[in-house]
Amino acid sequence: MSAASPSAPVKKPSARERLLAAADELFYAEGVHTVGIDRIIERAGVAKASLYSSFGSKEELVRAYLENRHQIRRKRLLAGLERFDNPRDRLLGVFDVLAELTATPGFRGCAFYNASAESVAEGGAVEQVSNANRAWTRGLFTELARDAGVADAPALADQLMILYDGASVGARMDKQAGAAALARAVAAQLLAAATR
Amino acid sequence: MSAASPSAPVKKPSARERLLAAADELFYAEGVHTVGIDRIIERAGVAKASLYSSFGSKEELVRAYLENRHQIRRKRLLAGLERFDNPRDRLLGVFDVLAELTATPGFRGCAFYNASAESVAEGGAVEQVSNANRAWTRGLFTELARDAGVADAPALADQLMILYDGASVGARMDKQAGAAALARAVAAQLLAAATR
DNA sequence: ACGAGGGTAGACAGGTCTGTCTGGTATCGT
DNA sequence: ACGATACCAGACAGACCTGTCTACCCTCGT
Repeated sequence: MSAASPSAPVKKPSARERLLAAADELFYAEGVHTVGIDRIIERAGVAKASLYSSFGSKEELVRAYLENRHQIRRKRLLAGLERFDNPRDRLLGVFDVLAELTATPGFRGCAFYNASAESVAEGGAVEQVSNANRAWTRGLFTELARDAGVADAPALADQLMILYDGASVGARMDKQAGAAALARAVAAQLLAAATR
Repeated sequence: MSAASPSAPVKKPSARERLLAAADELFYAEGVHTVGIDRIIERAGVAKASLYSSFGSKEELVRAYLENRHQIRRKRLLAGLERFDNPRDRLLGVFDVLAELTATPGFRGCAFYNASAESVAEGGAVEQVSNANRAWTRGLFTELARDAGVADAPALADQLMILYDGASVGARMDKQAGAAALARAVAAQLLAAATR
């Protein structure tokens, strides 16, 4: 055991990490606007001054929250796709991962869209990170489509984006997690048509 | 000029109507949470007391705003569908109307989803009206699918809901109105498969 | 041993929010 | 003519918001 730290990871996370964890839970569960600074520092067990020395402003905390979400989503998606061994299943696997996600107890829709719906600022932090996140997803779909032998991969990716977004909205609004499975079925149909 | 005209509709709209119009513009454009009571009464040219005697609370004003949106959407959709003379075009026409809507300058996504993303309350006014709106849309799709000779109309309606939601989100987030046309094309494909 | 850096606790300022209340004005039916 | 009704203008209370600032504490590395 190398474990320079005395065996157990009792090492308390830094203020920044606790802040980010608290922001993640509260912002996602209740909305960026509704949750105030005070609630976050209380849950994180951190002084207000620490928040402002770490992040500078609430907007920057929101940006960090969304960037963190983006990274987590990226890893989760890529990890979830590894279990599939052929291009077709990998492409459709994106919807399998989404199905798992929408079935999670705390699921409340797409964090980026939610934050965007609350945000006023054009070109602000929320919009920037949201755009990056969407571009990444579209890129993933394009790549997977190409691997699956689709001729016009970007075109299929656009269609899949619609299905992905729609399933996410449906799962949130109708509180019925079947939307992702449904979207997967439609995606399979589109994929078959695009490789015919 | 004096125009004591009883016929001309120069009649100033009631405080309630002006309030509702102002709420509609501001709530939709900037979000339910962001826009305060003061902004609304200022735009409506109405006293604060009138707002509270008409609606009772902000939440009830929000409910009225969403109910109004629902009625307008209903009428617009039904009117837009009248120009088509066969069941298939009528079904796909829903996406044509959506395309027009997403191309409108002030388009900012689905008012119900946006309000829902901001709302904290479970079972509150927002959720109630949103559910009613979605149920109506799903019912419309089901009816149109049945008219078009689809065997399992509810199943197709669920798929179309995903496409509709996805196109709406896509148009908002990517600021590219092509999503609705894309969704229409996919819908046509699904319809063909469902009536084959 | 000691200073620096990171952290805590909480008061405070200045603003905005919802909702209430008072008091004055105009319009309308009878 | 007159009373009811609808409406306007704005002060006010009480809560909550972001962001700043002071003052203290603890823990390392050297």
